[in-house]
Amino acid sequence: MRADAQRNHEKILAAAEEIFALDGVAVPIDSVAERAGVGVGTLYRHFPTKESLYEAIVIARLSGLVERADDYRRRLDPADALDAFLRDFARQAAEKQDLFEALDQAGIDFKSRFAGLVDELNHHVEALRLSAVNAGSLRDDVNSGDIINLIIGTCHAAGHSGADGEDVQRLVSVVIAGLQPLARR
Amino acid sequence: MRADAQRNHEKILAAAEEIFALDGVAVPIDSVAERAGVGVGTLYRHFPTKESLYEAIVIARLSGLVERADDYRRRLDPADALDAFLRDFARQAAEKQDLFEALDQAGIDFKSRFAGLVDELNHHVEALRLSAVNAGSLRDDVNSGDIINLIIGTCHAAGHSGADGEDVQRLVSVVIAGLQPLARR
Amino acid sequence: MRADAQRNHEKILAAAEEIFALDGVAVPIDSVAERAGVGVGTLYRHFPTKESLYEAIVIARLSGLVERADDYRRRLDPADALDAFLRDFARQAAEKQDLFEALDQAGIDFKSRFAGLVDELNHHVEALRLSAVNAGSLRDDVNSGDIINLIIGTCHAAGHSGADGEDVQRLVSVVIAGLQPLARR
Amino acid sequence: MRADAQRNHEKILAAAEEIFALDGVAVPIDSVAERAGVGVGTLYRHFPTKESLYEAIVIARLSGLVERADDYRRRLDPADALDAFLRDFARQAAEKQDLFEALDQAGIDFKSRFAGLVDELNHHVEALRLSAVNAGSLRDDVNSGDIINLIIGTCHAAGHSGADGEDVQRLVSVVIAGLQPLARR
DNA sequence: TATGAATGAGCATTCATTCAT
DNA sequence: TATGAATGAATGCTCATTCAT
Repeated sequence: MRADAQRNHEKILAAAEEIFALDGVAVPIDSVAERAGVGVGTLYRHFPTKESLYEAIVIARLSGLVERADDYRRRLDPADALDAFLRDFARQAAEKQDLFEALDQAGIDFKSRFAGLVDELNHHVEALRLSAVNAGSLRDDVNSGDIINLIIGTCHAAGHSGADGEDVQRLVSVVIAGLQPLARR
Repeated sequence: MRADAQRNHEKILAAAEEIFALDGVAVPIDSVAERAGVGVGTLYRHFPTKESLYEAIVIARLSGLVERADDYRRRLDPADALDAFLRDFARQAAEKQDLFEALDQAGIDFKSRFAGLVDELNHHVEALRLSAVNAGSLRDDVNSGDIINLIIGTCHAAGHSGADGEDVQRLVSVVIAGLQPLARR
Repeated sequence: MRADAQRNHEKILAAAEEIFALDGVAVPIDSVAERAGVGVGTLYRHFPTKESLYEAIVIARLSGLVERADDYRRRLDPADALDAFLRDFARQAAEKQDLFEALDQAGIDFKSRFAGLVDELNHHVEALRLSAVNAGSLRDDVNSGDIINLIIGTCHAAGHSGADGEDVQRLVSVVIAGLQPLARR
Repeated sequence: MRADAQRNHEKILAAAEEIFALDGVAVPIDSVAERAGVGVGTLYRHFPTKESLYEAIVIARLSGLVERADDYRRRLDPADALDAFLRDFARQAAEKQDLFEALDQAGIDFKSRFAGLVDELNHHVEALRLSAVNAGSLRDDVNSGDIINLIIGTCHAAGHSGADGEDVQRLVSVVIAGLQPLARR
């Protein structure tokens, strides 16, 4: 039965991602269960509160981003690494707006709940930022929080205004252009 | 008696703005009434549904922005007009995040509900954009929707991440820098 | 509308007393509302939690008992006062078993929640006890807690075993006989 | 394999007794299974409903009491037999309040469900009572139901008020004193 | 056969909206 | 007309019981 449980766990996560993205995190938990094709009880066996389901999704996303940030930093030169990461981040945000809806709604609690992961993300973005600044490909008057806010916000608004993937990449390009050092502008 | 009604109308709008900004649009309507110092019944006499109260606030905000866009376009030269408008828009967004939260939450419905106003806003931003492009102070590969999305999103993320007014102006500067024509970069 | 509200408040209390006594405190709150002829929302306006409804009933009962204890102590001689109080207490307990069910279920929390009232009751029973001991009509090796336990327990078991008012008085008589000083036995 | 089943049956009964006594009969059946170290499925194989588990415990207890009543009646003189039985009953009740909680909660159904056992218990207590009355060591105006109610109730209240074993014995002494024939008082 | 995952009816509570005063 | 009490559908969550492994 572990196979079944595993399958249900994934079905629930997938259903939650989809439905949160479609209808926002305010959807009844019953709808999530229904979409996943399981009973509410099953959902609650896997995720003891609505918040925990929600957290599980956010954590999976952030973890993915953290890994990618690290990966790009190792494999690419500083300017390209930051650029690739930002576009990646944006693509993910554009596809599934719920991560950022979650980031928003969690508000102040967010920082304490995901403190470790957020710190880690900041840390990796900071590493990317520093390399890029040192390589002269990034202005030195913005911090890693600024960079994250710019991308999150851009994608979030794009997601809600019905912009498609191409639109989002255009917006991200503007942000990236704005991040060039003054000398280059 | 009409004076009283007018006063109540304004008290309700003000209370709703404040409390939506503080606690989000999910606050019970009773809290709004209480903050306004009126009974729920009175609130419902002025705004027949929660959504309508919500709409009234958004409309007031958008109208204000539209007026300013027009004003700046008339009084300033193209580059300054767009710059001033964007900073203004950002300032307002930073101070009261609820407008954009509202914009988000209203989601797809938003466009149909506020179609006229949104069109008008787009129209004015488009006018600002065209003048600026013609004056060579704005890249020509972004449209008015892009500009609005960039500012809304940036401010929204800033608002939720606890950024202060200065942080927001820094973020907006990055966006504005990114909007410079390629020649200048 | 205060008249209506008052009426509803009383209807709810009465319904809760009846239904708790009939079916135990585990009955759904909806049943209480239905029995009272009001909506659940109304019930919750008057009593913000199930526990608070429950508390309101217990408090009303305990307050009545406290007043009576005081009254008897002032009006009757020591032996009669304790006797009258115990029979009174028993009568009330026999009629409405829910008070003691409540006393039971509240368990450890009970003492803290009703601390003031319980202390007051204990205080009054202690006063009755002391007068009676001094008058030589009560054995001196039981404390006020013992007396309360004896009466509560007796009535409680009687209530659950279907004993009628006469049966209960007979049981109370046994307890009262057992409380006589050794010299008299 | 039958040995295993037997062992599980007993582990479940023991766990249920303990946990019901500690936390009341409202504990989830999963907790009982967990405490017994078996899966819920296994528990349900042995006891098809929660009520049946509950019944099994009550039956075991009542059977034990019936046996003791009989034993005392044979071995001791009338006054001592009743006295010993009552103290025994009380001790058991004081140690494990759940029997009487069960007696309470089962309410009206109780009599029909355990009719045979209750009758048997009554019958044995009646035998003890008659011998004692005939021997002049028990007042003749109480019936066996009264006696049972007095002890059950006393212990029940004691259990819920945090009284210790010594307190209970003191309370039982009062009841026993109250059961003396009038001539002796 | 033992396990524990799955089920879903049921419960306490909230809140947008209506309506008696 | 303003008030706030009343309403009840809807929500998150629990737990007795069933069933696939």
